[in-house]
Amino acid sequence: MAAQKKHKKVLVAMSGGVDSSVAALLLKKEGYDLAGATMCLGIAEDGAGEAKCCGADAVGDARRVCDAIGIPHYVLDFAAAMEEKVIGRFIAEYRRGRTPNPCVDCNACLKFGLLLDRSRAMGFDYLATGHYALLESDSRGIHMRKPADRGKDQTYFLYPIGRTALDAVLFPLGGLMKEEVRRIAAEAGLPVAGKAESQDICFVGRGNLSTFFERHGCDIHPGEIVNRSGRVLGRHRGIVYYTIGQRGGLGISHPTPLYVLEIDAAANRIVVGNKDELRSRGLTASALICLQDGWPLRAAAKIRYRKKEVPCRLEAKGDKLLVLFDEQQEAVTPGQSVVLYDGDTVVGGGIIEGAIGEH
RNA sequence: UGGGGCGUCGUCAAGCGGUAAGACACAGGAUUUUGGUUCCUGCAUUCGGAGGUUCGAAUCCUCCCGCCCCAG
Repeated sequence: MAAQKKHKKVLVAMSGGVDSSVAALLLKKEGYDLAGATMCLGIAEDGAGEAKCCGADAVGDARRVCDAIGIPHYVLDFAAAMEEKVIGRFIAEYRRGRTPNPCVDCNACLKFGLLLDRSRAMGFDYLATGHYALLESDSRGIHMRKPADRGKDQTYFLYPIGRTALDAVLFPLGGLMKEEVRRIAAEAGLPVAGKAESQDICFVGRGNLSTFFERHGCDIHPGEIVNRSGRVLGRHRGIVYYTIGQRGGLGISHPTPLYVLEIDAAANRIVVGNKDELRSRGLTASALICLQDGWPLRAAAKIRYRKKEVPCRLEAKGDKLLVLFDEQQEAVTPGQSVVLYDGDTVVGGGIIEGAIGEH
């Protein structure tokens, strides 16, 4: 086995964080012919941005780790793609009154899109990342499964890899717990062992969305906040600052807490109501990506990260998929992903277009 | 300027002589590769103002200020 691996060339996507660093370390120990690559996304910008996960800092840290492990390190300039595929879409979606998930787009277009293509072009057999997910194969092919550390499960963001790319991807951390990863990093004396978890949208940077939208020349207009009856309850700062199911930030005092029910981009209005009005029977999804032979009749649907999946029925409808929950769910949000599971296995996913059977 | 009612945290609102509930909002924190949800914590030494009665008042009395309603 080890002898086989020696011949395999693997490129590890390195963000400069603990996870991808340990992923590299483990692969190196296993004997792969390894190299590290960091995507330069051109978002260091001025001092205002201060990107955490993909800035100059990241490149430096990744390089230090590669040096420590003793593997080559490449820096690939994906700034243009980042701007077009991820940031551009992020802004466009928000202006439509939807809530995009840039991490999904980044995985689809950059990490497992461009970067994977590039790695193949450079002669690598595999692309590895520090994501927490498992890949297992049986007679029917390769399946993506939830990782050992359920608390760090990142399969929600990984479904867009697509079925055909699965055999070219490695997730060395899938069987480990986060604490083990940190311990491994510390024991190996990696320079990034104590680094904090990444969070926030990497390209928005520190601080607020407002400065991000300003920098990108978006004209944001304040407007009315109304209830289902059309009564004006308050004003919003601009549609882009809200998402469905959101409670805070409305500034409206009311006998009960109010949640965002709808975002009407055309009317520049936000509709709010009580929590129970947030429920839907199902949703329609597009931009479907199936990791199996086809959509099963039943599955478990996860409609937002960190929300537990719920039993549902599936109905294919042309290039769309109907997901019908056994029990009504709150805050179905257009633009977010719905990911479908069969037990621990990821069946596939898509982008939510709208809710079905709203109140 | 006849009569009646009301003024407690940003908003709504308990309290009715015993030493300021609660809700919403807001702020901070926890959690987290999407600024959603959820959870935790904080948030009126003070009750429109000034006097008075009382051991003690937001609660009783007086006057003033400000709103609202009904009359003429």
